[in-house]
Formats: sequence, C-alpha cells, structure tokens
Amino acid sequence: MPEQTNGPISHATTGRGIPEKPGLEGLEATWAARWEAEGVYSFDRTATRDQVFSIDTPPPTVSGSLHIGHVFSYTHTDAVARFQRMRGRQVFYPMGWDDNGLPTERRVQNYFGVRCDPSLPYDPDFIAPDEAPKDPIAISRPNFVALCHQLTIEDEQVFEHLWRTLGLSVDWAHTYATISERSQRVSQRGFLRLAVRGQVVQRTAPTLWDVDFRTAVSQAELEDRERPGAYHRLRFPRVDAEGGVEIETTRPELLPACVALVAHPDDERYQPLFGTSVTTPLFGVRVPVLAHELADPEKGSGIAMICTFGDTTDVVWWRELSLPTRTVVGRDGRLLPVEFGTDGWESDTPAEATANYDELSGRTVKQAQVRIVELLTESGALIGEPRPITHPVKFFEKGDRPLEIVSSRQWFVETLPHRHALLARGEELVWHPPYMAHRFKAWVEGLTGDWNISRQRFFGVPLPVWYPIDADGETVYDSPILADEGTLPVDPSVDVPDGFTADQRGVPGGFVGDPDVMDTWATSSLTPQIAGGWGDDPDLFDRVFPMDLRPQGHDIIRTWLFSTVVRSELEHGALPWANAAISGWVLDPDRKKMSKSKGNVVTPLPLLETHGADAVRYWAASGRPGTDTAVDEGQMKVGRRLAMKVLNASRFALGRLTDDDGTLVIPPIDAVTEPIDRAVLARLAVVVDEATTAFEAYDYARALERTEAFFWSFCDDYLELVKTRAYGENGQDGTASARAALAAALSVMLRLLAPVLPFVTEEVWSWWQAGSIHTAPWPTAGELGMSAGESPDPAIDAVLEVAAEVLGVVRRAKTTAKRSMRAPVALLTVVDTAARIDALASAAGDVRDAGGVVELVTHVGDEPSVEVDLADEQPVVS
RNA sequence: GGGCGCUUAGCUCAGUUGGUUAGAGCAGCUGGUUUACAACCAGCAGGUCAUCGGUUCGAGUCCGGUAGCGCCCA
Repeated sequence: MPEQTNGPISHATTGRGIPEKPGLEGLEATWAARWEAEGVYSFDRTATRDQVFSIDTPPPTVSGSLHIGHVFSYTHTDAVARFQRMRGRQVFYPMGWDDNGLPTERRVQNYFGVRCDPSLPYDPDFIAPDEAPKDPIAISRPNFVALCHQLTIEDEQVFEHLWRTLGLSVDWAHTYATISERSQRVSQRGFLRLAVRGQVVQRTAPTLWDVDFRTAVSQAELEDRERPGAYHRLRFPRVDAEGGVEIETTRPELLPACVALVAHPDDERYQPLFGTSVTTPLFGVRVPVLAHELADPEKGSGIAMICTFGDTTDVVWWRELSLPTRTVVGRDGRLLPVEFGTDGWESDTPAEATANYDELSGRTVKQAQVRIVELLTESGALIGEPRPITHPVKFFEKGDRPLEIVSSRQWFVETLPHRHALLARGEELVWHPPYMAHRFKAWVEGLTGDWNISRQRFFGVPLPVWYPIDADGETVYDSPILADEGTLPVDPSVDVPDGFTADQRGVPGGFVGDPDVMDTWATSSLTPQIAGGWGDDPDLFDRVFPMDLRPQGHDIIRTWLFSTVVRSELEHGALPWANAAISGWVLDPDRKKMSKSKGNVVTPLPLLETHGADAVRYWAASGRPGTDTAVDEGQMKVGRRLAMKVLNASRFALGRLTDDDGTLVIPPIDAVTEPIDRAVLARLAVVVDEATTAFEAYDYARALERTEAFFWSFCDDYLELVKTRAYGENGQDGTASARAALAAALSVMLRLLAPVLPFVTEEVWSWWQAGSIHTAPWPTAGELGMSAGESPDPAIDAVLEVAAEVLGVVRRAKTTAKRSMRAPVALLTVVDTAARIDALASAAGDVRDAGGVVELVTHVGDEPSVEVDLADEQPVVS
C-alpha cells in the first residue's frame, strides 16, 4: 500500500519533477497499469465492518452492446468510492458480469448461427463454424452452453478494457460472473434454504407465458404495449329463462375457455342475473353469471366473460371465485385439441361444440380469432360489427408476441405474505434521491402474485431438484428431491441424487431431473451474497454485508432492487444495503431515449479516445443523481479543458515554489500571514466543507460544481494576484506566505478533484508527492488553518474580494481600450469606504503587480469608483 | 385512471431553512498571443424564473389551480 501523507505537504519533494510540456495523452494507460501493479484499489480484508465501505455494483449484461449509459452511472459510483477511500474507508468494490440467461442465449444464436435442441446428444467434436450459416444448426444443450461460456469470456474482456480505460477503482481480484460456479452455488444454496423453510414452493398455477421463447416470465418482466384490437359483442342465451346476455370481448377465440360471466355487484342491470346460468355460443357450455368488484360497469356492456386465461384479471376472478380451468391455448401459442362432452368440458350440444372447435384446433390464437368470428357471424351470436379499439396488451419485455397465460407447474418464491415487511424495508433504505422510494412502494403495493422463478430455458442456473418416478413411470412432482448443500453446484440433468444410480434416470422407480433453470433475477438478486462470499467465505461476508451502497438505474427498481430486497429479507431478515443511489438515464444528444431500434445508441470507447477519460467522467459527474442526462460532447470538451487547466495551473504554481537550483521549497502552513493568502485558504476551507457534505450525501455533482467554481476563480484571480510575489524576485515580503498558500491550496484542490478526474490529478500529484493521490487523505478545513464549518473572517475575506474586483476593472479598461493585458496603468485611483480601502491596502502590492499599475492612489469617499489611467490613453472611469 | 418528476438566458443546467441587482458553462459578439495555458486569456451581451391565483413586509423558492413534457404503475 502506498504510504499516506499526514499533512497536505511533504517538505522533501519525493515526486518525479515538473515536466516541461505536460499533456493528457496516454494518462489512462499509464496510470491504469500503475494502479493495478501497486494494488492501489485492492481491498484489505483484515478491515473490520465499520472501516469498510462496500458497494454492490450492478453487473452489466456482457452480451449487450457497450452503451454510454454504463459509463454514466458507473462513474457516479466510482466517484463515491474514491471519496470514501480517501476518507479512510476500506472500499469493497467488486465488479460482476451478468452473463446468465436469455440475452446470452440470443447473442449466441445470432453470433454462431445455432439453436439449442435439448433432445440431441452432446457432440464432443462440435466446433462452431467461422461464419454463421443462414439456417441455424441444431446442437445439444451442453454444446450450446459451452458456446455461451466461450462468447461471454470474450465479451467480458471488452467490458473490462472499458472499465479500466474509464478508471473505475474496482478491485479486480473480486470479480464475479453470474453464471460462474460460485454464483451457481450461491444461487442454488439460496434456493435450497428457501425450500427448507417452505418459502419457495412448486405448484401448478396460471403462468405468464411467452409463446416464442416458450418460457414462463414474471410480473417484473412485463411491459404494456398499445396494440389495435376490437370489441366483439357476443350473445349468450340464458339457461332457464328467455332472452340472453350480451358481453363484449377483445378475445373471442377464448370463448371455448369461458368459465363464467362477471359483472359489478352494484350494477343494477345485471343484479337479476347473478346466480343464474347462460350457455356459451357455438359450444353450449353452461357458465354461471357472477358478481365481482373488478368488473368495470363502464367497460363494454359492463359484463365480461371470464376465460382461463385471457389476462391477469381473469386469473384474479378465477382464483377468488373458485372457477374451473378450461385450457385451450398451448405453450406454442396454438389451440390445443379438445373433446367436448368429456370430463370438464360438459356441453349441452357436445357434437356441435366439438365440430365448431375442430375449426380452431391447431391454429394460432390470431388465426383462431379470424375463424371463430366467421363461425359466430354464421350462428348469429355476434351482434353487429367488431368495434376497433387500441388497448394496452401485456408483452414479455424481450418478446415479440402478446403473452398468453397458461396453467403450468412452476416454482414460486413467496412475496405476497411479506408485502408489509418489504414496504418497511423500502422505508428503512436511504434513497438518493429520496423520491425514488415511491417507485419501490408502488411496485410492492401492486404485486399480484408470488415470484415465479422457473424458466424453461437452457443457459442458466439449474434448479437443484430431482423428482422420483413411481413404479408406473409417472413423475412424482409432489416429492421433490432437493440437492445436498455440500454438493453444489449441481446439474440435475447430469448429476444423480443421493440414493440413486445413474442408470435409474428416467426409468420407473428411478428419478428425473427438473429440466428448468432459474430466472436470472433469482441469481442476480443475490449479488451482495455472491460478491461477499456468502456460505463460502463467512469471514469476508461478515466484513462487507449488509453493504453500504447499491447504485443502479431507476428502470430496474422493480426487478433488481426489489428482488434483492426480497432475498435479503427472507434469508437474513435485513436490508442488503443501507443506501440506494439511483442514477438517471442517458439520453441521446437530442434528449431522446436511446434504443437499438432507433439506432441512436452511443458507444463509449470513441468518446473516451477523443476526449479522454477524465473529460468523459466530468460529463458524467455533471449529471445530478437521478436526473436523466443527454450525451453532450460540449460538456466533455469543458471537462478536457478543466483537466488541461489542472495541468497548467499546477505546473505554474509549482514553478513558483521552485528555487533556482530546481528544488521545491514549501514553507509550512503557518507561514501564511498575508491577509489575501489567508482569505483564499479560508474560502477553500468552505469549499472543502461543502464538497465533503455533498459527497457524504452521494451528491458527487454538487461537490464537483463547488470545487470547479473555486478552482477557476483561483486561477483567474488569486493566481494572477500572487504570481509576482511568489517568485520572490522583487525582494518583496510575503514570499513564504504566498508559497505556503499556493502549495496548500493546490494540494487540497487536487484531492477535491481526484474522485472525478482520477488521471490528471494523479499525474500532477506524482510530480511532487509520494504515493497515490487516491489513497491520500481527503482534505479538511483544518489543514488550511480553519475549523470545519467556520466562516471566513469578513475583514480578511474583503481583501481578496476588493483586490479581485479592482483587478477586474483594470482588465475591463484594457479590453475596452483594445490594449494588451500587459499594458501598463499609469495611475489607478480607487475611491471606496474606509473598510474597503483598508482591505485594498493589504493587497496593494499584489494588485499593482497583477495589473501593471505604476501608481495606485486611494481615497475614502461616499461614491465608490475606480479610475484607470492607461498610459497614452484617456482615463477610463468605472 | 392513479402516482412521481420536470418547466429558470438561444442550448444544457445551478439556485440548500423564503431575504440585496436571479448565476455558471456552452453557443454568440468584441478584443488580446511570445516567461502556466490559442485545446488559451480578457471582456460584452443575453432572462416577464411555463401560466393563473394565494400566503408573506418580501416568492424562482412555500401552498393551490391550469397547461406542456417525461417516466412508473393500472
């Protein structure tokens, strides 16, 4: 570890000296390599929990494209991490790669031109073709998974290069991947612990289903999309009375799955019908007319048909009204074969019903809708023409066709029973910015079901479960065989449960592995446990968990943040972290949301190469917490200008501290005696307080803004005012004062800027200081001769204020007269209050030097004025 | 339909418990280069703080209404 300096200044310079022509080129590669070699960011795992600042970093999806949004939010986190490190905390800042799940599957399919067919045997000699063929090659699941691993390793290297170029201060020794063996072990262990407590259970239940991916999805993965549809008005004849009931539906093809009609209990139109029955058109199935509050009297005719299942409301009705299940939509999105007149499919007209249904069987829901409308029209059950509407339809967020709801056997993590506890955790968590807490609250309050974690996919963490096969060859799902925790991770399609032998797989009296994998969120919800070594490294875990900080985007509050809180609540009865810092989105330069389909996604590496890492970080750190921010190359140029200014101003300031023989002379802080020098340090002390307070509240943007504003005025005014005195060539008094102030101010400013501009500040630090600036102590007001929270002495502060103002008037006069800034001022006459004249007197020499003033005359008077008499010009009065 | 956020200079944004004349950067304009910096410096100009009303001695700031934009959830 580099040694930390105690004060701001080390008297014997240990740096490598000031370069003639400093530059920004190549700083990223140089310092990234040096930091790695010297272990500047390595986590000291002997630190106790109160000394540690631990961060649950979002593992980026490595199969996704590199996106400027990554740079944005990760920079915010890194700035906070660097601040905490300089404050003396041991920062636990691991990086993860999210390579688990569907995005990787899709990328592998497209990249190699393959598709997974789990029925095929493993081919040990399979090699992916160099170029993806037009028609995908079918390969076995083990071959497919191998390709997934192969590709993610390449993708991870691309990301790591980006992070290192950006200068993230992560400890690369703690890197993890969500599909790695350890992640699988933690994920499966988490599942088993839930299973033992009965908090994850298997049941057959209505499941949101994507017919293209052929997998279940969870509520958190839904999104609504506006789609055209049409209301079809259908007439249901009454069973024991004349007349009929007219309902409206957007999904007439689900008529054979109808199990009831429903209206609002207060709806007077339908109250006489409650408790009676009607029959479905075409199919002659008797269904009851029932009452439920969720029926909307304003919608359609005010009475709806309940089908198993058309939408999530159907599920609620089905469950709360204890209705039977008639499944017609299969997992491929086509209508299943049905024989009316059989058990569960009773009909008044079974032959006719079956004949009608045969017209639909095997068709997709879309095709079936066309056909059933024709049948309904012929039979006269369709009243009028279908009425076109646009309405929100539920999609899997990665899917292309509307979700269906099918009844299937799945594993569910219970969430609904813990809703109250989860809401309490949401209030306990400190949100930055605070209003983001609403998103979490609204999501938890809107939960409609437990969390389905089974996915019928190939690349993922397998459920660590087998099932016995009875003597008749039937799988006994009710008696799952859980894996032994000591054997994790397991793959039930390869591994054999205790008490069985491999040749008993799939035979009567034997066993079968659960074919499903877990939802990626079932693993990603455990990133604090994975990164912290839960179960594998309890010593580490105790030092880092619960973590201090979860940084993430607001778009994944309902998924990642929510699921992580659920798992920590169920497993540890605690929050997984104390703080959540929610970053905004990056918008394209025209402030539009970036998306692949729009083709406006900005990739980060070219920007880093053009402007430099510090400049890109400056742009990112200017985006306030939680605020959406547009990509702004102008802002990056400003950042680069700031970095250049840091180089030049530092070189200049340090040059003033160098004696003729080239040695750096830095007087101690108590050599600062001149009022104007004391004033600048007092102002800087206020900035230190402000920046510290801001960083403690995770407001890196405010800290940067305050520091930057001070730095520019420091360069524009103070540096100009003291440059001559600091030289000590004119034999002036106060040279030591100026030098001490310059050195102290520079040291403090560099450290204030270090979290945002790690490269240029480290470069300058290395000129004159030992060790890395990133492990140097965060500056304090105390080292500037002030107390924390102390206000500057007004009389002292006025010296800098008046001097800067007068200098400004002199500059304006020269600019107005179109003269060089070097043009001499023959006579400068200042009239002001006695106090301000006194203040100016304290800095008279500096003002004369900075303004090129030959003669300075001051008067006390009621009407303040500054008169600038340039040689050979008319006097300019201000 | 419910909730959250936003609206300040041409653009992007600060403006913290209400308190002098509302600030910064970018862009624009006018000038200036040889001992830190032309990838620079100095200066100038630019605003009915979305809108209407209320509280107050005093409102960009607090309260209410309206409009527009964005997001989340139904």
